[in-house]
Amino acid sequence: MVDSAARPKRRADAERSIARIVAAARELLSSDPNAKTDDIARAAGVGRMTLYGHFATRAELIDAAFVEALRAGDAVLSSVDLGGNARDAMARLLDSSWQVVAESAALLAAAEEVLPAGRVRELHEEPVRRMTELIRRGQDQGVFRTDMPLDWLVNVVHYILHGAASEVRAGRLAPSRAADVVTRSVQSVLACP
Amino acid sequence: MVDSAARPKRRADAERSIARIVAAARELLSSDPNAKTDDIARAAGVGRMTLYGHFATRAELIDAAFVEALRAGDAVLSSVDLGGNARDAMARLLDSSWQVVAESAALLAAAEEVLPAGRVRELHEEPVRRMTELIRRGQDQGVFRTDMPLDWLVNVVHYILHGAASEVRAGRLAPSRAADVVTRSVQSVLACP
DNA sequence: TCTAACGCGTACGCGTATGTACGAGTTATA
DNA sequence: TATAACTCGTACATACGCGTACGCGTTAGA
Repeated sequence: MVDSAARPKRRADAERSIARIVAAARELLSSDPNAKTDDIARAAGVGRMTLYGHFATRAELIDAAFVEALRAGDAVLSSVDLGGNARDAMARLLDSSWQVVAESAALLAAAEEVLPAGRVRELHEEPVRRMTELIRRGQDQGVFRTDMPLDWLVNVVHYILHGAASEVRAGRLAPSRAADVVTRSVQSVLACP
Repeated sequence: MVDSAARPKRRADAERSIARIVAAARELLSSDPNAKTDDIARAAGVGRMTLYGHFATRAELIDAAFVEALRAGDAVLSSVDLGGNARDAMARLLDSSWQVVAESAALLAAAEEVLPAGRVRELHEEPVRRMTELIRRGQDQGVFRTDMPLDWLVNVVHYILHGAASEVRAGRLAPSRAADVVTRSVQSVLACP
């Protein structure tokens, strides 16, 4: 179940079931991090036993859903043009990141609850690396500040992103304004003081 | 159990037990939001049945612990001088807020899980009001920006505060540097662009 | 000193969710 | 078409945690 390439002996219908289960898991866990395996199986249109045939534990299932969400997110973010002025590139990256983060916020919470902390960070490696590199480039260009640790700058961007997602979910921030306030806030934090 | 003044017929030893239970709840829930009532009773040095004698449900206990934490926090924050230049006042307020928030982050998570959302916001009314007023004053003085909703500005401060607390807890940010990066980050977000 | 309030242990009931065992029917694929 | 893989239902074993019932010993406080 770890990787589709790891077990080439799987039948086509099994492959299909797994895909549906993972998709259902992403869907449900993205709105309720406490969604039960039973609900997920039902939503996937398979029996609970079929699910357990492919995922030995709940944690394994969440891991798979999380990996899939990260993969999908990476597909979006890797297509963003990060060239040219770092400030402009950041605006473009945030614009895409915003939706990705908002969509999977609850799923992230579920993953953090059942997966070892190292695993979560390991899977976030790529998006973190992307953001880190961009900020570093901005520092080299002289448009981003250097008076705080680079790690903190990366993280504060994440916290603002997730914060905006929470506000939207709670109905206290209009979705249409979210991208704007996120961009303004982040650019202010990153700009040279 | 709601208020110490509500039932004047309580005996002194009961009063003492309740205080110890609430203190233990604050202590344990502040490091693990999933702490069990059993653990809390044991930590308080009372039997589980004694605990249930004073708090009918787990939610009621968490509410009491949360109220107590807010009360303690308010005692600290209300002593901060918010006069003069808003920018300087914000620095002072953040300096005190930082520890208060870090201490009770997990307890807040526990409260958000079992208490109705309205209750959590209701109890946060005072600290939110304090921060809101200060930012508004800064806007009037012309030192804080006005190009984003006031609510968002208040919330982004909270998210940065809680973010820093998470980083410290995870060992990725030195506690000694936390206050500094929080202040720098918040001031940058609030400053006129 | 008397009594209601309190402390507290044991045992129980209950709901929920995870994961297992068995077994029979169905379907992909060599 | 043979067979191994897959689906999936029922039933079961467990574990956990909340909250209750009962009951007896202790203590505060009028």
